[in-house]
Amino acid sequence: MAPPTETLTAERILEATEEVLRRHGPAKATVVDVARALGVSHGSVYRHFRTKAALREAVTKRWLDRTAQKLAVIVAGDGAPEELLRAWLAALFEAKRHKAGDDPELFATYTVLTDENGTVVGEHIADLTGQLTRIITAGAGSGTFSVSDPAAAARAVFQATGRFHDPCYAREWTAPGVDEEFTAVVDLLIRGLSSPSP
Amino acid sequence: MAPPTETLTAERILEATEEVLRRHGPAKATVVDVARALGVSHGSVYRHFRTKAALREAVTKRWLDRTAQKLAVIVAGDGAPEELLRAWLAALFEAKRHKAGDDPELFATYTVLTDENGTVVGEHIADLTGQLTRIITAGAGSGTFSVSDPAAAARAVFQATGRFHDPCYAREWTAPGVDEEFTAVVDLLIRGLSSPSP
DNA sequence: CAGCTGACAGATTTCAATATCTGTCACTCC
DNA sequence: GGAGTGACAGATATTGAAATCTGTCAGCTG
Repeated sequence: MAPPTETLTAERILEATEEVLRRHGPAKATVVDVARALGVSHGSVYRHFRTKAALREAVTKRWLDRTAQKLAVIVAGDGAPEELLRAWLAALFEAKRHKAGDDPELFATYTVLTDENGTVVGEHIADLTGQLTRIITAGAGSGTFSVSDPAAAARAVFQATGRFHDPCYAREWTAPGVDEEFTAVVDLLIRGLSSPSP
Repeated sequence: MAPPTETLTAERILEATEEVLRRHGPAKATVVDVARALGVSHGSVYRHFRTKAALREAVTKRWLDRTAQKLAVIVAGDGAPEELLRAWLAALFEAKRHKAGDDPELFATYTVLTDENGTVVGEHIADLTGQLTRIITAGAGSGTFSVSDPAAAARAVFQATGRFHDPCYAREWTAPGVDEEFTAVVDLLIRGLSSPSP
């Protein structure tokens, strides 16, 4: 396995844990397995993570953060707010769909992990709606969107598009016609954001 | 139990099955239990339902149909399309939320049943989006809504409100602020439906 | 001394034997 | 004669004993 000569760092443990999860799945991945993969005793792992739950939580956070970082690039882009919003939602959908379709077992593994780590997921969602808020605020500033509360609008948009990013819908992402459905929902939402206030 | 003098009918079996499911939950409800509750041998149950799966499917269909029937009353109402749509979505949310909050175990039971009966659920969703389509078509006719494809718009509205009727979100229906979230999403969708086509 | 080890207690999981259930069918009994 | 029965084979679920895992900590080691 990995050279035990290197110092044991939290980072290395997280990498080994991802590998063990990939190999054994969420139900059978033990911290003994992680320790074995690193060539150390399991007591050493507990020196860096208080509990198995904390270790799994850290792995979950890493995974979610990677997605959030990719999307942040789009927010920083310099297109029209409407196109930015479209691109952001499409990228979120595409990222999730790709992960789910590419390696269904690994995706199922992370679905289990997110289910048991509500707090981390909550922070991740707050992060994503924060990104959306920035896009919508920009659109409100330029007059493209007419919304009084960009943060509330961002939450509404995020929730309304749940079908295209929430793991509980993963099995429907390969059905024929999802792309049309996605476009229909996004079009409807953007028309709603753009229409002059009642 | 029920008087065994009455003739054994599919209807009576379905009622007994609902009772057994309520008592034992989806995992431990057996057709032997159902037969016992009716005072007959389990062979008799198989005379009316080919398999246990078919029995559970029939129970699921009954349950979903009851909700659909309640909502159909709203579609037949004579308010403004916009208000009809609001009322319909609110009634759907309220019905689901009430069931989930009132008797969480029974709701969990039916969640399991719907998970294993994709076909029946698909038909139920087709039924509901059909109802939505009628409301939206009425709105398109009266000029309240400007949509070119009412059926597609209905599907989009149904999917965009999934957070407020899909069982996978049930645990979030008691969180503070859901009502505001519901209103925000519905308002956004109605603005989208109402805005003049781009 | 700082990081690591490995034995340990209690909790959890596995596994195989045992019990129960599903679905069938030749039969009974109005 | 047609609704209902109950014994049966194969599939599935339950159970409890044995194995493994989690989390701790006194002590080793470099």
